Amino acid sequence: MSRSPTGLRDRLLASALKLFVRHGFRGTSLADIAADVDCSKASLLYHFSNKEAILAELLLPVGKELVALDGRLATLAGETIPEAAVSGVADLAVRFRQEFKLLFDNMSDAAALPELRVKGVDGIGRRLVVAMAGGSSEPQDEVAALMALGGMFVTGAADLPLDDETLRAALIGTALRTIGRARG
Amino acid sequence: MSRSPTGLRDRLLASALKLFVRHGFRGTSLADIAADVDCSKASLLYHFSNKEAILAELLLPVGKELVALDGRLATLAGETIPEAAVSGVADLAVRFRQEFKLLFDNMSDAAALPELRVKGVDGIGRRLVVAMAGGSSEPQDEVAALMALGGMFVTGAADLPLDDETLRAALIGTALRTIGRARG
Amino acid sequence: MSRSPTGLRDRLLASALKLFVRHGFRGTSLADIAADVDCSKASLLYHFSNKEAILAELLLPVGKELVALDGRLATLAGETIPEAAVSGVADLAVRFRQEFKLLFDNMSDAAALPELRVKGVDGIGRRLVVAMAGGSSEPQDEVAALMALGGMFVTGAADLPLDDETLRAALIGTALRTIGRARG
Amino acid sequence: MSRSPTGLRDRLLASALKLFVRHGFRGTSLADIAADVDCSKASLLYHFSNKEAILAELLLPVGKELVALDGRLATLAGETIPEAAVSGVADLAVRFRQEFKLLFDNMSDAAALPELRVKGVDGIGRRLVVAMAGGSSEPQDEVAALMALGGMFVTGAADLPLDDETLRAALIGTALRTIGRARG
DNA sequence: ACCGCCGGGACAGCCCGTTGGT
DNA sequence: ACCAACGGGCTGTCCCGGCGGT
Repeated sequence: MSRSPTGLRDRLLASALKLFVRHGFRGTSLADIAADVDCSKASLLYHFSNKEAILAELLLPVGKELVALDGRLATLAGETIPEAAVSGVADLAVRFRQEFKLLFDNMSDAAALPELRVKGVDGIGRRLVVAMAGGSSEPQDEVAALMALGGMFVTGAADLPLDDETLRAALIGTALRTIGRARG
Repeated sequence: MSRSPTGLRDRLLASALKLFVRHGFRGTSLADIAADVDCSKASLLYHFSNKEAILAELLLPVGKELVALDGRLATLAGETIPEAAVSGVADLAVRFRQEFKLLFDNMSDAAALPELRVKGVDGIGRRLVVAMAGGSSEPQDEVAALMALGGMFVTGAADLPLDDETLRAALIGTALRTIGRARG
Repeated sequence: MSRSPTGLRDRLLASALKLFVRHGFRGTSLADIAADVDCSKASLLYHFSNKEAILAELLLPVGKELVALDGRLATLAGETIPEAAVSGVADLAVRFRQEFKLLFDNMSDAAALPELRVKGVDGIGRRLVVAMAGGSSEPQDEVAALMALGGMFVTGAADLPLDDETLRAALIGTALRTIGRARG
Repeated sequence: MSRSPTGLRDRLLASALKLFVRHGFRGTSLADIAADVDCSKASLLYHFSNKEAILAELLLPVGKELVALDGRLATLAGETIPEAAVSGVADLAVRFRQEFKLLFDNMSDAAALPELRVKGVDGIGRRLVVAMAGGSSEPQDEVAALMALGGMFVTGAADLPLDDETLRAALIGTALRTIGRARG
């Protein structure tokens, strides 16, 4: 993918993810990352023009998937939307556990990234809540939708010792119950 | 309570809460706070020996309540624990919306506060999850409990335009559904 | 004037002027200045928010005088303008020798200062040339005016070992000869 | 001359001259130059071992001519020296307009170049002033000579929209007037 | 002849906290 | 109770240059 001959770039990315998750974006300095992969700060900045660029590169994949999900939901019929939203988010929460934690712990910094703004990430959170609420604007329904979404976020980010399938199933089952659409 | 003749101390606290919530603990400098209340940085540090001391003072009330809740749950009979945990957390989430957001957005910084460590805050999150899961260690139940807890946290922190009673009721109703204990 | 209790601010200004003149604005680091007055870089930045702010403060007096001269020239009758322009510039070149050198050696940096842009410094050089050329747009006259102006600038900046009166007289006499308006 | 097969070397020189004149020597980075000619910084440093080496190569031609002029003046009879000096400098000012600007705006950096020190450039400025002053050490004469020299420098560097002949004539005529040796 | 990658060393600016004085 | 002034330390970024490969 983004392999450099020495692999330094990828190692930097991995280290940054680890440290950002552990100490937060603000709490991690470029020197920390450089020290962790044992290279100079200058080398780091050769591969990433900015500190923000690192965060952006780490978050871009999730951002893309979120946008894709948002787009898919817009094409669906009303009745099927909440279930689709739940399973879509659950899927991402499972596949991008670390990125979810990163995103969650550094919302404000992430929101300021121009690279992510470009994509249509802006109102996605709000739209996902609406989707899960089935279009209802009743307080109970909105709260339920927000709790389902937030719950999946938090649980995905919690880094539980569960395999993907188990977590995914539990996430979906619980979220559907939360929004009052439990199966069968 | 902590009233000073000029009320500066309280204004500093209010401003700090506002700015910490808006830009994060790390993202807010002492100078920012001092400028916001239009006093000198030195005056700020006259009232609070540390930057951390401000955060601690802001978080102390919630911490106390959390510990109290934790203690109460320990005295209850098995069957009634989940409901009690849910309503207890919901109550706090409603009363301390801003503090919840503050706590949530600055977990790592808050966790490092010695003032909070003193209290038995340590394993509270874990114990709350166990309480809501009704003691079960099945993946589905733990996930459900975590989602209920996380959902309430996030929703409380979301600063929804709902009055206390409505929010509290919606939180409790939804959380009980989430952990499969919906009434009637 | 801008005296601080310890006089540090003024000493910083003096040191900056000295070092800027000696090594240029770019060639002088904040650390250099701080070391020269034996204080910390942080203390320096307490008094001047920017490196540019130092340059601006150093250049502001000359800028003001230049603007004032420009304004005065605009009110004069055509015939007397060249002489007035010459003696006005000569006067400034004598009084602000160091500042002239500073300005001259760091034109591009000085031109970028927003603090100076505010004043109407923009087209002053051009207008002074026009004034000295007596309004003529003949190549010879414009070249002569530019040479007179540039010559006074350079000579003022050269830090010759001459007392103010001698220098001023020589400057004016020569410049008038340069633009073909020698007395008597 | 210094043609490389691809001509890269010459393009680098041209770009460096342009950028140095525009943003100054210090204000132009090797990366800027490399980007401007669309090649890598490493390639740049293949052709010029140093950043200083670029400046030196740019200034060498003028330096040589200045030395040559200096040498010629030393062989002349007293009376004819001032006129010869004036016309010599005017000639260079016209032919090397950009280089004069470069030299003028980056005096201190240029003065530090060992490549130029080798030639006898050292006291040239001083000797030219003496030459134009006709050997007199009267303040008025020295000031006049310095103004003539400085004026020609500045005017040459000003990049006026005049053809070589016109500029040269105007420069010489004015400078002679400045030093009180107007013809006829 | 040309370039990818990398490091050592600055540099400007910020931030927390102290000290002495009122 | 309040503040002007100051310092130590660190952060993000830049910049010059060199090494190894092609």
